[in-house]
Amino acid sequence: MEIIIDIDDPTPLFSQLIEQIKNAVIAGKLNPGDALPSIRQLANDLELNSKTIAKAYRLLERDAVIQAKGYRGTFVHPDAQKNCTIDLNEWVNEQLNKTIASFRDAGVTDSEIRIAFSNAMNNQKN
Amino acid sequence: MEIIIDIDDPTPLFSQLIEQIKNAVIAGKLNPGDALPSIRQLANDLELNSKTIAKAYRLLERDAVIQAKGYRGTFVHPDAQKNCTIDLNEWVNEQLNKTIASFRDAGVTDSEIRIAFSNAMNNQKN
DNA sequence: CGATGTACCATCACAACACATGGAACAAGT
DNA sequence: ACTTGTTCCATGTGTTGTGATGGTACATCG
Repeated sequence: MEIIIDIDDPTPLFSQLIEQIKNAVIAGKLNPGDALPSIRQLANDLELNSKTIAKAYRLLERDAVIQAKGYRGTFVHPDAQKNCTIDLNEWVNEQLNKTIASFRDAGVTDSEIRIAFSNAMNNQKN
Repeated sequence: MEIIIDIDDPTPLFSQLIEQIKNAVIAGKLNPGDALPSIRQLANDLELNSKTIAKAYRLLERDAVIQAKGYRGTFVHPDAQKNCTIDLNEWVNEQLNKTIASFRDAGVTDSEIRIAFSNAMNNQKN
């Protein structure tokens, strides 16, 4: 399990991390139950800030690819392989594309769409 | 028909214009067929840039509140009063609220929603 | 020629946000 | 004591989009 982070890649670092871990799971290099390096450990190895690693781990756990078990460390989720192929963002993209297309058909300006979106995001806080 | 623009008001100038014209229509101070000041004329009176006025007029015409008749000038739309009460943005807000709420329920991060939204807006260009 | 709305070129300040960084602290279990 | 993940404080940089400005030009009609 080697992870390579390319600083020159415009892809956000935490995204690169997520990608590589998912790929390792799909390729069978990481199997359910396998222990992952601790956040601080990995941050040290990759010379990244621990917050960046933590962000990647948080998202991976949300997608049920890994499991954080507190003081015991972080492990590959039992259903990791299956959940790796589920792309939550892809679904979000589809939904948004449909919604935005309907707005444009109605003649709504991009500016107006953006403002309404911003309002929706802020008003739903909570 | 007097229009007052408040520079200190955080509300965008073109929005203030739209609001006041719509209100004038609703209040019956502007009736269908009435002529509106020309873009350059109004820009001069309010000491605003003509583009700012043009933007307001463009949106008002899209909502069928006014009608631009080229060299003849701009007039209040026959169905202005009815179309003033139709708030396109309200419908947009409802749609977005529902969509965003479903994303949040699925555990999607605000950041991810914003990025997906940004992508959807840019990728659908044409 | 003058006026209309409209289209294109451009610039600037301002705000919101993403990404990444750093430090400090916490509860939980070994 | 030590390490685990997590959460709070914070800063800085870069990008993106808005609002508003200015200039120039066009076709159309009087």
